Formats: sequence, structure tokens, C-alpha cells
Amino acid sequence: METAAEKTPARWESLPSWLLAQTAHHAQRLVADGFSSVGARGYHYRLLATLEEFGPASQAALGRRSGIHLSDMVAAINELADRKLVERAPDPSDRRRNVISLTAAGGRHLRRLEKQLAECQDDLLAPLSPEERQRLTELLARLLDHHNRRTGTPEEPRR
Amino acid sequence: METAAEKTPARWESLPSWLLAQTAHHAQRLVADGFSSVGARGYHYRLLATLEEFGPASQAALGRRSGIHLSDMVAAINELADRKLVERAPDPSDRRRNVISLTAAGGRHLRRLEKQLAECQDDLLAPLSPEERQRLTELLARLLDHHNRRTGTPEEPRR
DNA sequence: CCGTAATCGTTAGTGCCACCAACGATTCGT
DNA sequence: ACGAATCGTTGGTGGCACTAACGATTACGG
Repeated sequence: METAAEKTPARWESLPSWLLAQTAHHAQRLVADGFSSVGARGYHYRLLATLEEFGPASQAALGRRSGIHLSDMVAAINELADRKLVERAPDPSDRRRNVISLTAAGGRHLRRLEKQLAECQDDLLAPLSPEERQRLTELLARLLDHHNRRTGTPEEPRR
Repeated sequence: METAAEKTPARWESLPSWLLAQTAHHAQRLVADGFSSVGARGYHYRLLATLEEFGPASQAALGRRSGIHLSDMVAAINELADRKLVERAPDPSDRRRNVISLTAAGGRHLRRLEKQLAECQDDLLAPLSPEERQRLTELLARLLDHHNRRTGTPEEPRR
């Protein structure tokens, strides 16, 4: 009897921080599922997109631009390099560096990921009208901008 | 020279899923910091609040109501019980169960946490006007509701 | 030109969060 | 009475973001 009565009875359910956490969780699940259906991870997309936008770069620069910790770059690049989506070559002008560059296959893969990603955004925002989607995005962007300023943006750690 | 030029130049920054993830991350940091300043964790609040709202319950029921996995309840209850915020007693009518109940100190602690939490929400939403806060909350609630229905709400796993 | 400092790639380990698997003990349903 | 289900508990997994440390290499100031 009490099995069915244990609904969702609590008062923190309408707290903005809770709503953000839960919706973000759903969003991340949607995106991760979408990516994994083509055998990729979220950070794969970020890396490939950054490479396409900025061209070849060292692992460190690439990591900074795409918001991935240096310590996690090795494995990430390995995964992409194993699938020939990316090329790792020593930099002749600085032997500390590896230069990572996008392959043709990597570019094609990126386009597939972008398509997937767009579908996920649509699933995510399904219950909202176009105007509402716009409004939500704008509000979130303002929040994010505010807090990024307050706590030193992740892309520019400390100068 | 390029050190300063590595701004935040990427195109996924305005994706709803990304904005959600980032803002949720900030929110979680704010809340966790706020709680830890009074020596608590987020799930402590959820447990204490659920206890106050529903009264004493078994660990399993408590976990379901507050959205905490059964496997994680032992440690969580231990932490609260060690600080006398909660009492663990065997249920005489069902010897499988422990009955968890809120102590007076637990109630006082809960009030402190609620105050903290309210401040955090305010910090989180600082850049938004009251109407905008309302709007954001409502949009997020609709999103969450939609996806909770789609994927079986976390509170009612499978009947 | 040389030593100190900084950067790069890499490995290993931490902390948090949510989850699954398994188990002994107990109780429920029939 | 017996099999199925529930409860508390332990231990382990996986994703994510981060710190610490280290060898190799390069840059810089005196």
C-alpha cells in the first residue's frame, strides 16, 4: 500500500539549483547516449570542433581551448588517434610538443557528431516553443557569464 | 603572445545542453560550498528535510523519498547519526528495518541548512530580475517534468 | 653561456556522484 | 511451509574534473 504512496513529496524540487542539476543530468544523458550511438564521447566532439576551428595545435593548447584538463588529454587523444580521426606528430620546432591535427575522417566524423548533437538539443527542448527555447538559452547564458566572471573563467585559468 | 589569445573561442558554448551543464556545475559548487561551511553535504539536507516532512521511516523508504540510492544510505545515515542529528533504532515490528528519526538537534541543523540554501539560490540567480528568475524556474520545471515522464521518474522506479 | 624557471606530455591518484551486484537476515504471500 | 520479495550492508564500477609528481625540453635573465 505504501509502495505507491511514496511519490515525490519534497520541497526542494522547485529550487533553481535542484532544477538545474536535474535538467542538466537529463541533458547529459541525452547527449551522451546520442554520441555513444556513433561511438563517441562528448569531449571527442569538443576536441574535433576545436581542431577544425583553430587548426593543428599542441595538446596543451588544444586542452585549454576545449576546456579539457591536460591530464585527461593523453587518453582522449589516444582514443581519437586510434580511430585515425586525429593525427599526433612531434613538433619539429619544439620537441616538447606533439602537434595534433584533424584528419579527413575526423572532419567527417565531426559532421556526424554535429548532426547528432542538434537532434539531442531538440529532444532536450522538446516541450518548449521556439520563443521559450530562445528565452531559456538567453537566461542560462547570462547566468553562466555572470558566474564565469566571478570565479575566473575556465578558459583563462590565471594570468 | 598566444597565451592571452586563447580566449574561449568555440561554437558549442551556446548549446542548451552545454549551458545547462555549466550553470548546473556552478550551482552545485555554490550549494556544496554553502553547505560545507556548516559542515554538511547536499544529501544531508535532503535526508533531514524528508524526515521532517514525513516523519520517521526505514532507510529504504527514506532513500526512495529523498532520491538517494539504497547503497549510499548507510554511510549518509552514519554521518548524521554520528553527529546526533538523526537516530537509528531497530524497528520492533519488522526486524529487517531500522527506523530513522529526526532529533531536536537535527531539526535545528535543518533550519540552518535551509537558510544557507536560500542564500545560495540568491547568489545563483543574482544577475536575474525577479520576473526572470520566475521564468527560468518555470521553464526548467517544465523541461524536468517532461523528461521525468519520458524516462520513468526517479522516485517511482518500476512498479 | 649557463643555471633557473617554465612548459609539455604523461602517469597515477583523489573526490564526488550515482549506480549495480551480491549477500545474510528477515518477512510476506499463498 | 516454502519461494519470492524486502531490508541493510559491503564492495565495486564508471564518469567527470581535478591535484601531484616527474622526466624531458625549451626559454630567459644575468
